[in-house]
Amino acid sequence: MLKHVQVREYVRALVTGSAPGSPAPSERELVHRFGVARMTVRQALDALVVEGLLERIPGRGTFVARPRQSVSRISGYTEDMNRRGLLAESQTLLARREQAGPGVARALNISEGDAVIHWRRLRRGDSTPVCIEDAYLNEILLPGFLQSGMPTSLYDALEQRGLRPTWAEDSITADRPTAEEAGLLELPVGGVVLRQSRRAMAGDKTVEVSRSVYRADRYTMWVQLGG
Amino acid sequence: MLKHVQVREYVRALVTGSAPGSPAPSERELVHRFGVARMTVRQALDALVVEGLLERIPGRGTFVARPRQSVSRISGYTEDMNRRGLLAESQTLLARREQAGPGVARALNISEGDAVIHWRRLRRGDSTPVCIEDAYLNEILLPGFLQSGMPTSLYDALEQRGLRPTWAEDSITADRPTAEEAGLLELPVGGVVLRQSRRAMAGDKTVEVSRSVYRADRYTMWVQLGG
DNA sequence: TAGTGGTCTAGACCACTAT
DNA sequence: TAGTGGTCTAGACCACTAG
Repeated sequence: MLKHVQVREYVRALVTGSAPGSPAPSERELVHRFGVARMTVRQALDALVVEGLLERIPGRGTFVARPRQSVSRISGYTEDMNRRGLLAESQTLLARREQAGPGVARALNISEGDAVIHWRRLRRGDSTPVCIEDAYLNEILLPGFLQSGMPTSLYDALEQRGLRPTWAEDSITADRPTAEEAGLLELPVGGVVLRQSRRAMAGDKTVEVSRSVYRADRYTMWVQLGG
Repeated sequence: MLKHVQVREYVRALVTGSAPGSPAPSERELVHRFGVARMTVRQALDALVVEGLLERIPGRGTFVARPRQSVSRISGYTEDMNRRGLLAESQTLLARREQAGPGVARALNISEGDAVIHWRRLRRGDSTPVCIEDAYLNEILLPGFLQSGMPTSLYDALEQRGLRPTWAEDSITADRPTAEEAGLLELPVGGVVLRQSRRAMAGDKTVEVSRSVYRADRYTMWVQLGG
């Protein structure tokens, strides 16, 4: 294993979970611990600084950075609702193995007919219906997912498998609901909805494709662009 | 001046404008040209790689990266439409100096009553109405803007003044149009719209606050999240 | 004054690419 | 084979911070 990787992962393990502002080992301390040159230690720490895990303060030391609430974290419904101070609840309407149709196959970058997990949920915020979400997951990447008991937060479950999305593209439009959607969302007559399609990737693997329909009177999407 | 900064800026000047894939000077060539150590050159190039300006290919060399069509570029309507292959046209409905109301003042981070430029446009794509946009600009940052003749692209005009937005937050929701909006957008009865509110910053200066209303049947918003 | 990160040197060997 | 970037060494001096 490369030395700078060893040092980097040692430090990462040491500081993950530490409170922001906690000191990381000093460069010279790591030099002695690993018996490497200081440039090697700096290479390791540089990577963690670029990641946003650490920050350096000249003359003081290296510290755990406060997580920059940045674009780089892709949120799912649960996290989104919690950030709004609402309780996220979900009711599974459907969760089964299916064969990918042409659209889902193309979006997931797999072949038509390959196995996908189709998960349809009615999602509530503080007990009132907010959203219907149809998620399609690449089953190859998630063996045993359906059998393992469905989690509340898909993104938490993906994170535990090392597949938390780091990149996503959404397309968003306004529409009127279908009769079924209006029923599930308990929409008043004349209500409108926000439709969101998402393709989410973890590294170079497409893990999720989803279509969500939100009650527009209960949900405003918030998007941050740029650094 | 720090040596690695000298090298970095030399290389930046050399490659900006070069086609993606063009070779940058090799590390050893820069070592000779500047009479510095290779680690110093690597420090300079590392910064440009992190910026996304260069990419390294082991065994081959360092090259101008293809600009990662990234989140970091904030687009306005004109650029957005052009990317869709549509001709962006605008009709100014209103362009005048106003006193900031409480909401606009807070969003622009100025005081109530301060001068703002209010610019209202009907925006077309391939000659059909797509959007009504109300933009409010901080007049302090844009002296003489109203007198200089209104441009087609606000973001181009801001760029020429060194104020192109690098960060923005949008909130997006679905709604039914008002009677005035339906008229301007030539919306059929029962049509729905997408409402977008934007706050855009260039560095630490808030330059634009806008509200846009899009015909949902002619416009789907596309958003890219994460790296 | 002791410790920290920031910068810098002058080499070295490696795996890989292109000719 | 010559050139490239990737990794690594064993030092050095600086400005800054803290006790």
